[in-house]
Amino acid sequence: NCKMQVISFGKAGRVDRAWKVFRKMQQQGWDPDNITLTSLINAFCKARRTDDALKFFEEMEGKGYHFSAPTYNALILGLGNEKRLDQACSIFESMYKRGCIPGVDSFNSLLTALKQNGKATDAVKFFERMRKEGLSPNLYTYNILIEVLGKAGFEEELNEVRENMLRDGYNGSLITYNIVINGLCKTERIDDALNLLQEMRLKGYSPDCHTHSSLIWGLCRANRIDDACKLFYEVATAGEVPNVVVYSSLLNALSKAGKFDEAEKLFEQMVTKGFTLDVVAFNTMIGCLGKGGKIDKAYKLFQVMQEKGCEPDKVTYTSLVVSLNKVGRVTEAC
RNA sequence: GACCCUAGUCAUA
Repeated sequence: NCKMQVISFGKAGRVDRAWKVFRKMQQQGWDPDNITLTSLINAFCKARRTDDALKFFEEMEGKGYHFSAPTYNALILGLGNEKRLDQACSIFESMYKRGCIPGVDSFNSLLTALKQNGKATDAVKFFERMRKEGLSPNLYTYNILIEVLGKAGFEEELNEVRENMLRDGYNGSLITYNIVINGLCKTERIDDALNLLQEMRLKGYSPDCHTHSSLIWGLCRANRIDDACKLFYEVATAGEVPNVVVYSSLLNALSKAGKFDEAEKLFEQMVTKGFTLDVVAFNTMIGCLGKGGKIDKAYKLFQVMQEKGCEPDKVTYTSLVVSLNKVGRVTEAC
């Protein structure tokens, strides 16, 4: 029925469709429940349309609806994602006054917002505060903290958090490994990351696409392009199916290393295998072609992506303009 | 049936 449609359109990122269905349903005198409303609010937030979400939230609150934690969490995350940390904090603090006392999930949402804005110190403060409020951090909490502290290079705090985590009985998960591996890759410690890859295997975890794309990125950054290719083919032959992100990571690595022909071959392979290419995959290949001097081919791919229903974004245009300028075709760029 | 944790692309990256 209509409610299911709102939820599934929302989940699929088709916010406008969800919104239309919702309005129609409302006009027919339907009284939506919290779950439907939150699905919509969440869909707006995920589409980086948090202002629409807030407007809708306030409108519904004015009509007497009162919301529960998931609604606030969605808003906190949306605001954090749009770098509107102050507002994210305000919403969080307002929960107390609105009679919805933040639980672990809401603290986790706020910690995620802090993490996305690199606020490691504040994250630690809120972590302490949640304990003071009688809440027990869960694995999500620890994973978020590990990421933000790792990226900020807060080594002592990291160790403290790790101890807390173990004391609370959490040994980490595949996602924990992925977070740490990615952090090591991003901070130029690829060998430590590769050691962790071995360790996680020994512990019985199966590295997944997140693990592999992080490592390929790290190897590329360390100028170890051959190792990146090796890793890619190893996992492919080990029966693990690389997804479009893993392919794009290697594509990017090849492009950065100036291996343009191999990059084109890999891209062809992606097409042949029937992957649904997303905007990042197209952007990577367009950038690669431009870098390799094949401007016309890059432009052609720009047209192909649109034919395939993939909307170019800011990065697409910047790449094309930069490539055109490099060969002096400034007018075309305009 | 709604909410909380991880990966890839541009402007000498």
